[in-house]
Amino acid sequence: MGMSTLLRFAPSPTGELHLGNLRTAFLNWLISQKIGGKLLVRVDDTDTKRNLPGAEEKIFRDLKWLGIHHSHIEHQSKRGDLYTDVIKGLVASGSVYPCFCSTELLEEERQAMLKMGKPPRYSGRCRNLSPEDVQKKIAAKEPFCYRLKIPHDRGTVKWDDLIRGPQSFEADHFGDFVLTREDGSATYNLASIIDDVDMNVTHIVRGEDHVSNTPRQILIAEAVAKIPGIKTSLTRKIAEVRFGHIPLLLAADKTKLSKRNGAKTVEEYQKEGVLPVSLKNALALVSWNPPEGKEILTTEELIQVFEIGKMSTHPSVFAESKLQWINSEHLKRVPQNEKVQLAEPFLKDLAGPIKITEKILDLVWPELHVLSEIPLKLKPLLAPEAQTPTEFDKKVAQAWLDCFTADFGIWQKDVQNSTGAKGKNLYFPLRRALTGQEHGFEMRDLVDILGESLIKERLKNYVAS
RNA sequence: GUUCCCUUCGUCUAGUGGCCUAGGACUCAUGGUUUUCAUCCAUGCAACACGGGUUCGACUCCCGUAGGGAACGCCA
Repeated sequence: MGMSTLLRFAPSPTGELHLGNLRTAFLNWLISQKIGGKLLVRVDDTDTKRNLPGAEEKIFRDLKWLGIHHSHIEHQSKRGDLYTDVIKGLVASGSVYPCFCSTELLEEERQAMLKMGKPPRYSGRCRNLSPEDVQKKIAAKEPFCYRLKIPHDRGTVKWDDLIRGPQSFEADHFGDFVLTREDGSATYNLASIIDDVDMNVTHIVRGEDHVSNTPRQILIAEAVAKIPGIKTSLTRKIAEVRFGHIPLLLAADKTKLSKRNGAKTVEEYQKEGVLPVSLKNALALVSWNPPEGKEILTTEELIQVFEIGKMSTHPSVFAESKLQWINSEHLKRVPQNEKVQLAEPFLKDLAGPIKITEKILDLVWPELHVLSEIPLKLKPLLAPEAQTPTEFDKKVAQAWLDCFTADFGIWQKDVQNSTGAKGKNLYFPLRRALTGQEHGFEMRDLVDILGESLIKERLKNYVAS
């Protein structure tokens, strides 16, 4: 019986989740849902110096808000023993060798090769050290790391990428790369692939910056699988693992999305009033487009129609304006009975003589792009800005006061008759009197919302100003 | 520098040799609806990076050029 499908998202707790990482997480989740698999979140926290306190909690909070659920969590920091075992095995089976080259020497070598127009890869200097020399250096307590001994006859490393199709790299294009740090701990490539294999991950979907890590990791996995007596989970065939590399997400200036070029955090989107469903929808629409041009999709629909194989392979720009539109469309589809609850967090700072009812929300709802626009649109209703009306404006306001009635058909005609104002000349002064703005709510609705006493009060203030 | 990858309207994309005088969506502009604004509706602007091949025919295949990206870390 085949293994069950497992995808993974492997964030480092070094900062907040940005859109790029988020998309990787979401796509992994989406695919796991689509093919009936599970999603593992593996926290890559081996570099303790770079770990940020609280970052992990924040990541999980963001994932939860978006509805990206995981089946379990692992921490690389708790798996050091396994890595150590594997390293011992690799040493014993002769797949790695100690390298005593200093950072300075390595850097010198790199520069020299660069100057010669060659790729700056490790020369393999320590690969051919005699056992005696190695013993001597170790006895002298010279610091060293372990490098993978890439088989010279390995040839081409290949895999069929979920997104980019067949990929191939010549094994000897890589220098023997480092697997352990001076302190003996595992580097990223080693820890990452050991975990993926050991945890039975079946689909490794990650950013395209990992493309050239993939052949390295395949090489590592092959060496690990050959260790005599290694635990069986690590002998799993790397060829059965599927890799997929997601194209980069760019900011409007076509550079990699980062704080510098205005990348927003998940929390910022939440505060702005972007719905999770919209963010997911927008994220899916980058590098991929839905069949039949139907772009507004619920998460359920996304699961149905999304195909990772149909993603484009070039980096693409994430457009805020499209997200805004997508969100406005999802907002329009929000069921009536959920509106109040959704709006609630955005009504906090809104104090005034009127209670914000569902009916008032309905008035502004169709024109919203994000929920944070609600207070902006409602503010004039609660606390209109002071006005400097012209004499004519005052005359119009006074006319309504004189013959006050809330009946639109009647007052509108009366005011018009006594002042001669109609159209904009009639409505603009009055709307300014009631809301401080020329545009916005229809007078009919305003009268309804504000009520007689508030209208009279504002008209009087207006005339007196 | 080397290796690998990428290149269709401003943006996201459709397009797998004739259906393409290149389609859709967002943005923008104009008009209509609305007492205003917004919504909504309609219309419009706008692209195959460049140069060579191959072919009866190329956005689509091949080669080159240019531009962009990633990798080449005892970071992940």
